[in-house]
Amino acid sequence: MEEQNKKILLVEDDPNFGTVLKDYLMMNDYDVVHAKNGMEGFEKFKKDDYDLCILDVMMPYKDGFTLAKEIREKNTDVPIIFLTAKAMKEDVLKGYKVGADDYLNKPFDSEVLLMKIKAIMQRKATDSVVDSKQFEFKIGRFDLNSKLRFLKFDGGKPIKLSPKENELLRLLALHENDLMPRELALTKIWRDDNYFTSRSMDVYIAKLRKYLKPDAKVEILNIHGEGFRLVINGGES
Amino acid sequence: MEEQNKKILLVEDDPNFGTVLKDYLMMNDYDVVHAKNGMEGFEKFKKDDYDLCILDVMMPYKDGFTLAKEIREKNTDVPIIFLTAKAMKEDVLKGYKVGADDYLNKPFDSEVLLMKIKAIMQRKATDSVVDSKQFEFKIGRFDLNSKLRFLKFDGGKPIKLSPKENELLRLLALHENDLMPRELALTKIWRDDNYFTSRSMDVYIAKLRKYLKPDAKVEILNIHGEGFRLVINGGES
DNA sequence: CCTTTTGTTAATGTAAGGTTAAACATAATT
DNA sequence: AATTATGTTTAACCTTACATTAACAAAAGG
Repeated sequence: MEEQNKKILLVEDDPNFGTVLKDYLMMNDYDVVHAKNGMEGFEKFKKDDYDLCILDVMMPYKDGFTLAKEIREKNTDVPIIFLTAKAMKEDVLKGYKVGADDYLNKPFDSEVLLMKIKAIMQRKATDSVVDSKQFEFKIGRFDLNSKLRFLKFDGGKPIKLSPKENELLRLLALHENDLMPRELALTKIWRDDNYFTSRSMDVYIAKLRKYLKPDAKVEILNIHGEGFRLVINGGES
Repeated sequence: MEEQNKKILLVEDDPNFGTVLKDYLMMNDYDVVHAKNGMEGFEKFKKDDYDLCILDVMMPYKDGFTLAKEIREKNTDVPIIFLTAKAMKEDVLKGYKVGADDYLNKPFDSEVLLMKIKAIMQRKATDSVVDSKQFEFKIGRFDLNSKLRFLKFDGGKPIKLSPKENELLRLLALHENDLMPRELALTKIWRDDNYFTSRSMDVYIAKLRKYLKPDAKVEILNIHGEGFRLVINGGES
């Protein structure tokens, strides 16, 4: 069974450095798509599925952070590595807030980059249900389409969901009838687990409950101190 | 929901730096155990469960890499961050080979470290769910689901259990028909064995008895001075 | 008996969750 | 550029859930 090479999106405006890096990665059995700026990077990202993004921070038209944010809106899971010439602390922090997996200062050693890539890919490999690519769910009399972000009741007109509403409901659906730990949603969706994100999540739970009200059999239950449970009553025989 | 603080094992031989770092981490709501060298670090590691290890590379008696290898033998999952004074490439590679999650050069910015810790914990949050212990029990005509914390009688509507109720009943169920020593519950659940926790436990025993009343065959018996016994009468012919 | 241990109920204090609205931020439209 | 719409966070306030403690009653066991 010939297993597929991992796909990397490399966004780097310096043509020399970019090409060298691309070749080096390809020599190491990665499929690399090279975009020359943030704009192009985002276009390419939308067109395909990638296992990893390597983004230069300083680029014309669209810098790495802005690009990362756009990428995150479409995909909460792809690992992102930032490349940067200068080691400014603010940048590093900004990067982690956007959900960076790692941060490298140029010039860096290519072997080190390879190691980091390997380590990140390995971590991804062990991730469970949560990163599943399932985007459609039946929730009682509702249909959730998580890719298009809408919820339909009895096949009626779709209700549009905001990104946060959508991801939260999707996480709940992935754990249907089971515990969806608070911490999981906070780290996966809000990327931080503190008092405020926690309160924010409660607000979203309230919104979802309102959406789901039309089907009395569908409930979001709280398990005090643990998390929430999406239950469909009379669901299984 | 500020649940249990994350536990960090910090192994750092420089007493000043180590203490400062420990205090800083504790201020940020981590429980930190500080070991002064590799030997001590491994002892402490064996004695407890940690969510993260931060290891200095250069230490007397046992360096960070050797320690990391030993730790990996016992636990393939704990994230490890290395601290090192000099930025030698070989070291970095060696670290990644041992399964490092990250690598920081001293001096580093403490905020950056915090961000890295958060990022790593987030990644780990995903696969923590996998724990495969026993969480479901049949107790006479009751069903206990210890993960979702509820108790069902004859498949009726579930009664919600509080965390303490739940854990206590689970412990009893694990020792069904056998002695469940007082001391065991107190150390496992209350993490302290004194007059007050003991009284508290009695209160919970009373609550459980009330829950279990519907099935006359199920009883929690006291063994004076020893502990309790969950018995199912006529259970095994 | 009479001291120690256990049983039970109620009162208290704290933490977590629910709900709503206002504030803030950002994108979309004019 | 100004205005509207949309999405998210923060704040405030209220309710519920939990755990501990106190108080008193009842058994157990020397």
